[in-house]
Amino acid sequence: MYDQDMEAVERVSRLVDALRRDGRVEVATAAVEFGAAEMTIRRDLDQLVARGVARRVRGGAINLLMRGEELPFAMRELDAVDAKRRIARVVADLIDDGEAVGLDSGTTMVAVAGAIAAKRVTVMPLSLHAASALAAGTGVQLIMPGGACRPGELAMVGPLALASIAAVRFDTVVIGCCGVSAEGHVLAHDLGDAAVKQALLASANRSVLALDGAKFGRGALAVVQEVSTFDVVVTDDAAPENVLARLRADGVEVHRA
Amino acid sequence: MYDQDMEAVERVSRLVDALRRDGRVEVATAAVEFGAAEMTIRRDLDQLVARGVARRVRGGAINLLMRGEELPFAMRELDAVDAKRRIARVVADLIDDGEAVGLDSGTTMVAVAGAIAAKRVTVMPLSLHAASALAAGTGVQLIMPGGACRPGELAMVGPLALASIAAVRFDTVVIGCCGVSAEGHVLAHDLGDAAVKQALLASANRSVLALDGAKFGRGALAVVQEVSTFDVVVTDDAAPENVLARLRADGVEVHRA
DNA sequence: GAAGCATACGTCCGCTTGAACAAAATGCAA
DNA sequence: TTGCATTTTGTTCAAGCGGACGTATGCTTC
Repeated sequence: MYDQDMEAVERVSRLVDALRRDGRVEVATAAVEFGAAEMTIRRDLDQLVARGVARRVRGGAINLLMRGEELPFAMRELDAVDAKRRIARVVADLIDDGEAVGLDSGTTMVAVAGAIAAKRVTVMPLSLHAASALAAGTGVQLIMPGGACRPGELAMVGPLALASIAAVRFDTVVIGCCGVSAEGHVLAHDLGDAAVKQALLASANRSVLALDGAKFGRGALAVVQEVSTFDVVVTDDAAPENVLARLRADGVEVHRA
Repeated sequence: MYDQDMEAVERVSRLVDALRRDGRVEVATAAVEFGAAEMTIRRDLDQLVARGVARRVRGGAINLLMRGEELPFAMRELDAVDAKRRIARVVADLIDDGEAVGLDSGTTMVAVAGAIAAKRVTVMPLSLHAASALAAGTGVQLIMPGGACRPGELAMVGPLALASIAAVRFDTVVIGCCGVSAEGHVLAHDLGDAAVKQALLASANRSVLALDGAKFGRGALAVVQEVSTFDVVVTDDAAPENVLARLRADGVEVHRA
């Protein structure tokens, strides 16, 4: 029923943090710090290697992701789990029964999918992960867009995806992102992904941006749109107050979960 | 890692058989027959209720599915597991690296998806279940069709699905079915599903029909096509020999897994 | 040679099962 | 209808089992 132990998830998550912070971890150090056996740390590192996040070296492991590169989905999934769940809860409450919803890709959107699976709505999710979460709901009418599937992310991109989105109108679209620049640009790591987000926004009556507070000020490659053009922004306590104040001044409805 | 115990699966499967055969099961009888505690049978029946297969009554449970109605996906998945795996293996061996493959929906196709996930191919699966299995493969280029998603089955149907399929050409399509009539009609339970299968066949250079032998002679609502028009049929030892002989005479390549 | 690593095995923990018991539902009689 | 006997059900707890972790030992690499 379960993939992993709770503590195992916690250890792996902290190893990833250390890798991203210092570029490397040592087996002995981590073992002492986590209060676990060295053998256990080695087994954890094997997982990271299998997921392509780290390369094993004698005595530890080094980061394989270059600066700014996106973590694999399976890793981000373990990050800020609680914040995502709270944000998802708030987003779900914004959506009425009977609405047609467009749902972006990303781990936050999977959380949202889980939260709205209990409602009676029509949803087009942009990722297979979100689709799986929605499929559990009995009242959900699930519509899939076509498209090429980005590995790992399992997000639809490409012309087929854009055409599928253009063929429908959404009452609400919920968008996630990799970061929001200081200038207020909503950013994505992938150009194809950014195009899909823009298509979603173009087909939407109401647009919701959902992101945990740590993403404010974080950089990424592709510009999606100005954050101030969204109707609603849902974030958490980690978001900088001055940014939110400016958004409110621009007429954006801001929620903190 | 695992959803359930082996014996638990076996028990539930036998309960479903009994339900379909007699329309009802008794807790006490089943407990004696299976050599399990009554309490365990009750817990098993809870699962069937949760999946909508049975309704609980005092002392047992009664069948909720009308005659001929298709079992829910989650139940069929537990059926003929071994045969499906062997059939999937043979189908996978028919497919060369680099091919573009169209993959139908159904539990047998999920098995096929698992078998070809290790290859380097481009695949468009018609169900989310198969998509999940394929996503695990690193060498697979995954293309999703759009469409409405049949609940439980998670199979794409409708105009969007037909359009997505029409937009591509497959080297090989692998088709599953609910049954093959005595007259040689390939049958499906759902009209939308049958239309999708026909669209797949229309976009294919080579067509493969994969079905376990128990499906020969089994009825269903919708006609897809004559079985003799397929290029290849993959089945198992349970298939009646005379039917296969006639197929061979019609020029169909027949494999028994 | 020393440090790190992989394998083997013992231990611990959580899940499933079965048994015992209390609660609820049904049948029967008045 | 009420009261009682009986069957079924849900709950709780102990036993069994499998997976994860830690330790020990031999092997590899520097």
